[in-house]
Amino acid sequence: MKTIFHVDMDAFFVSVEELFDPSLRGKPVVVGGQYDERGVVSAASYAARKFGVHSAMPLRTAYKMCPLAIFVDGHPERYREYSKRAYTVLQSFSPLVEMASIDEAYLDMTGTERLHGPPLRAAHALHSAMHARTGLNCSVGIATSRLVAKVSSDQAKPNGILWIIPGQEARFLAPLEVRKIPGVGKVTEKNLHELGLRRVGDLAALDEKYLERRFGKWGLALAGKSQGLDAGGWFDTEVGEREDPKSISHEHTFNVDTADVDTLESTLAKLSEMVGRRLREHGLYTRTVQLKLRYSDFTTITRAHSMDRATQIDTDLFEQVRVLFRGNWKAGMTIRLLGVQTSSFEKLQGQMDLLDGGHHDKWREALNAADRLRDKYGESAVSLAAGMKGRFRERTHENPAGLPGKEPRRD
DNA sequence: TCTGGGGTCCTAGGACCC
DNA sequence: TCTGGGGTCCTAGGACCC
Repeated sequence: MKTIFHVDMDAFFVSVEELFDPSLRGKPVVVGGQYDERGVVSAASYAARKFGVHSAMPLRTAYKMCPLAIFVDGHPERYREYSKRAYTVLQSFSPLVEMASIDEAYLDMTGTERLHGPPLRAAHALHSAMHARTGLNCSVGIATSRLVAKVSSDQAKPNGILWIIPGQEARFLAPLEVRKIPGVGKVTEKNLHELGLRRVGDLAALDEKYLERRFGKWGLALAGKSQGLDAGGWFDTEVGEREDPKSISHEHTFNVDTADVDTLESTLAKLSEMVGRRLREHGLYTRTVQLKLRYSDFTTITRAHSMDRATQIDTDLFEQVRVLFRGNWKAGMTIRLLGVQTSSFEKLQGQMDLLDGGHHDKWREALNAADRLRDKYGESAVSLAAGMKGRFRERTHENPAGLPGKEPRRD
């Protein structure tokens, strides 16, 4: 029998912003951007939630619902920093800690009784240590499975602790709406409602064969979840260190839709650079590059290409994604969003590199140097892709990577 | 309501191979 | 050449999560 903690930071982004600006405390605060910008709410303070504002809501809608709210731009570096601090606190309670996202974690607390006492006492100690060392509140769910621990931390919010005694899982879940089950979103909820299934208990009372016929593999997992089991998928794994990422991507939504080729291609260059940098940070090489393109009417396409050889070099990514872009953009149609995604990672680089005259090695050195400059002076310090200069050289003999640069400066 | 950005996992069809 | 079945890789799209 396991003891799993799910620790979820309360209104994380808002709470971090309050540490930097205590005058925000207790006020309706919306993090994610300005009231008249394109974008959605990343986090809303509890005061703002009273007006109906919630995360994922368009900023302009939030403004209509709560015009007096204070709109704050997000600060990802701050959140990463506080996420690390929280992680450090959690590590002092169990060696088996797994961050599930920037503001939530699972701990396997099985067998820690001698050290930390029974679950509720350990949770209280954790809660006060978290507040003392980060200034942030969290909620803790305790159960025998990840799934029930997660649902119970949600029920404990804000700033609470909830322990589901072993054996009581199904009883705890039964009265909750099906939407409370992680993995059940808008679409599944609607499908379940159409079958007259509104509460987890309705699901639990069904023959699992019925759900399997209806929803396939997912239906079977759903039957297990309704009983409080970590049935299938990611939930069904041991709590431990996170593995390497399976994809790395960046995307950008324009403030104003555009059909300007220079703007579009320099954006792709910039995105390729950002992705390349992350690949190098992780020591990963990618074989598959994907372009994402969203038109003004919100129709979205993705186009991917897999290469023979894995790479982590910006210009290789840009070259591939530009081919995809030129081959798939319906020229003249205004674009709302562009994205660059990489996947199919390899840890080590292919042998082929040794054979190509070392030009890749030189590039890697240059890129690492550029990364260090960015670390020191900020993201805008170096731009190999000549991002916003708006013009690109074609691939030639002298310029095999198709790099920009050596262009006369236009500014 | 006028819809971000970063991810994960699943499905389904076609290519290709044995 | 009138033809099965399985495995794996690739691509596109979609649901979902924070």
